[in-house]
Amino acid sequence: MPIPLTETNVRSDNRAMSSLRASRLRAAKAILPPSSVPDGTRRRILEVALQFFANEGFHGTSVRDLAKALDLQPSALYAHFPSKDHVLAELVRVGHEVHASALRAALIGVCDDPIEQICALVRAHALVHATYPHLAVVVNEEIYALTAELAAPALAIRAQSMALLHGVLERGVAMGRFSLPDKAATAAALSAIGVRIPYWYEPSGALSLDALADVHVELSLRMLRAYRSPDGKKV
Amino acid sequence: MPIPLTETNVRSDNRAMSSLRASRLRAAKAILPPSSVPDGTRRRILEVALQFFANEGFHGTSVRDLAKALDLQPSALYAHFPSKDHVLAELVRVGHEVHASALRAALIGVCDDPIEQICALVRAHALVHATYPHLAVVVNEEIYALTAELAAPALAIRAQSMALLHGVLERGVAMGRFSLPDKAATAAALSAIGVRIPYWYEPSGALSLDALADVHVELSLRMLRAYRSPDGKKV
DNA sequence: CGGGTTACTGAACGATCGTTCGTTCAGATC
DNA sequence: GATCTGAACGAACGATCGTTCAGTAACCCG
Repeated sequence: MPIPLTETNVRSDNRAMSSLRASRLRAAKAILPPSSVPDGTRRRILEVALQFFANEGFHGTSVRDLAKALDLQPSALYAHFPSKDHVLAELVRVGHEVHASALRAALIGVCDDPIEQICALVRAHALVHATYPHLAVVVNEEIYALTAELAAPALAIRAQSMALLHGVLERGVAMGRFSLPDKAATAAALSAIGVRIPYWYEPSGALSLDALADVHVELSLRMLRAYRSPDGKKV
Repeated sequence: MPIPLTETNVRSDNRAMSSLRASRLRAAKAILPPSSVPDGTRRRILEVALQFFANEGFHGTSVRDLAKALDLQPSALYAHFPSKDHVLAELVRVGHEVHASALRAALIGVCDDPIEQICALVRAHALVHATYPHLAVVVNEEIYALTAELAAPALAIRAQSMALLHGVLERGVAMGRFSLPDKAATAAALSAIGVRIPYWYEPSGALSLDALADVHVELSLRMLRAYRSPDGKKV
């Protein structure tokens, strides 16, 4: 039913027997944000798991897959994580943390105009999803493979970020700077356009990271009927 | 990193031991479009598989899970499908078919004004995702679990639907009816807001299906700077 | 009434799953 | 130099995976 109406990356290319599975992401190499996890074997495990979980899914990845890619025995992973579940939980937690930090950081250098605040949030939202597409996909798709206990830390962070967005929207509407057809659906729309970035955007393509963020800011302002010069019409 | 900035449905509720897995969808019951598959055991299998694949994922669902829910032996499924893969492939194909049919049907009763055409497409896109959320999720998330061969029929349909959207956008821009910051990103945005519907929308909530579609049409027109009355400003 | 097709059972197959265990070994500490 | 610690190995655990297969009951068509 869906057809996201975006390209899909099924490897129907020249490659071998062609009975390969599709790859979920356009970006090749999975990158974990530099300072989010200290160097060492634990970080290597998380990086490899990020690559696998993003492309094959949590249930589609075996501990032996990870071990082979790490050039380790499967049992060696258990010196660093108590279970496969905990590896995913840590990725999901780190992902939420990185995202929430980006949103908070974007707001601190900004005046208290709701329009400027929305621009900052949308820009950060887009940049994070475009810069760390694997992490974004794992956080958004694979969190459902976690038990409630293991997902809880991430969900707590998520609730805060949601509150941040809704607060700005609320205030913008109250001040008459925004005009939305429906609050919940519009908030979902602002979120959605960022969340889907990993599935189509290629940083090496025509659109630079900055330009992508600019486009998303523009589209968001249009959805809110918000105009940046405080007096009148037109961007 | 992501935080879709929408609610998540992790069952942290009262339930038992609480070490349950999260459920991906807000809607409880999985519905397969009535006329898309004839009645019989084959349809029952697809319906149960739709429920499981949407909530637990393809790799998170075993053939025994399906058999138990169907009150059958695992081996009985192989009288109807040659493999577990083929069950998913059929769901993905049907889903794409339903979506593409909805898009095509939406266009036939409409004049050749790009604005009216975009409204029809966006409305159909939203309605299909809101009406059949399980199918939408399986098509968009689990297609990556298929081999290139099995995904091919669905991908062919997807390419057509993409062409439909891009064609209307292209023509609208050429005629000066649309003004977009970036064609690829805007097309992706139009698609994204529909694709994310299953993750937050509840048909039983405040927003009716029709109202949801109206909101999406409005948001889309804003993103395109398209105004419905052919002469001037304002919706 | 008899022969064939279809849908299903129940048992079993080899493979792979996540995880545990006893052991080894390098490097830090005393 | 003795002791301890942490990381990693290699083998193995029971469980579960997708799938196969012989057998059976029910049905259709002649």
